[in-house]
Amino acid sequence: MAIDHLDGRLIVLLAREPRIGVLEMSRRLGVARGTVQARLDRLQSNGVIRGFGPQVDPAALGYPVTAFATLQIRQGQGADVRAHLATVPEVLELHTTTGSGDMLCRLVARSNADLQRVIDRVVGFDGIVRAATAIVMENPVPLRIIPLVEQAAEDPETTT
Amino acid sequence: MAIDHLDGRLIVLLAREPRIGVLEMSRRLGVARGTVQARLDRLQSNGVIRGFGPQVDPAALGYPVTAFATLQIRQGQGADVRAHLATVPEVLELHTTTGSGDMLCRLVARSNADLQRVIDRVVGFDGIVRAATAIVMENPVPLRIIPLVEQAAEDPETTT
DNA sequence: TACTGCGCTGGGCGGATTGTCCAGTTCGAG
DNA sequence: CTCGAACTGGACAATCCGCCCAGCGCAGTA
Repeated sequence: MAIDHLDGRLIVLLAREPRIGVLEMSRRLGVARGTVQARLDRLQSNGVIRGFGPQVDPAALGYPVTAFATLQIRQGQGADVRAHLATVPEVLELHTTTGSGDMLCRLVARSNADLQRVIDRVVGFDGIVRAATAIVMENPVPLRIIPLVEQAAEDPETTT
Repeated sequence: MAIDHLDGRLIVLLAREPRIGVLEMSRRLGVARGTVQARLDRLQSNGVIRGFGPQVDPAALGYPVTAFATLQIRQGQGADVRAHLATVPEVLELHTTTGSGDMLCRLVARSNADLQRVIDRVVGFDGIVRAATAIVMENPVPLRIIPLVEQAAEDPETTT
């Protein structure tokens, strides 16, 4: 699953101009179209590229408030809590973690006031002992992957 | 920026089968192709759909370890810290937050041992007073948006 | 050294889709 | 009632896609 330099350039190019098409990519990268197609297929079957789903902005949907909640779970209730949180649309992602909490989840809400409703719904479940919420004020580095791809493309480090 | 039911179905459809194409979408949704194109254009210029960039899996790139770090920043050093963290490829996102810490960032690493290197690089900067790291063990709810889109499409709540 | 597998090149093919028009119709707002 | 916005159904040329092929260079191996 190592990524070579061409793979890296390909992913970066795709990230910058998603609508670009295989043919144009082959022109920009200076390789044959078949090569680009083969690389793309490989990257996708590798799982390096999971897909090209639309990136939806919650803020534009009317949910401009983002928060992270650290949850403490009652012993043995983990599975139930997971199932519960999966039913809440405002829970955008959920992780189980080491450290001070047991779970960390990303929430969105229509407003700070609405966040209260969301949190009530999240913690309104037996298995959750305590929740600590941090509201996001600014997002200096939005979710990104390009720098990592570039680094992975440089290093010959065999991986996985 | 309100989303109606057709918009919602369109986004959900796109999310499930990104390679589907406008024409096939119009067939599935039972509307004219022009309508789908117009809706898509509107959603994109609205900012609801930010784009269709490739979704890259850090694990497949050789970075299977994810962690969240809560950082405490020395007063007035915020901007410097932001700039510093932006230069670290393993920092996938960064937020400034309310609550116990000042910033929250998502990190990836090649291994638990490698995570030490990443954290050292992250906190090896004057402005950072303290860092608390939580390693992700499981990810029961991967980053998702569909449930929220469906809810936004149902509710007539005017937004933004 | 010769062999073999692999990836890339450059080309070609038909089918399908895209972007872009258009006129006609419906529907809600003023 | 009239207007504008949105949707429909259709059309067009241009482009691209998925797929196929033969040939070539390079690596590792026998």
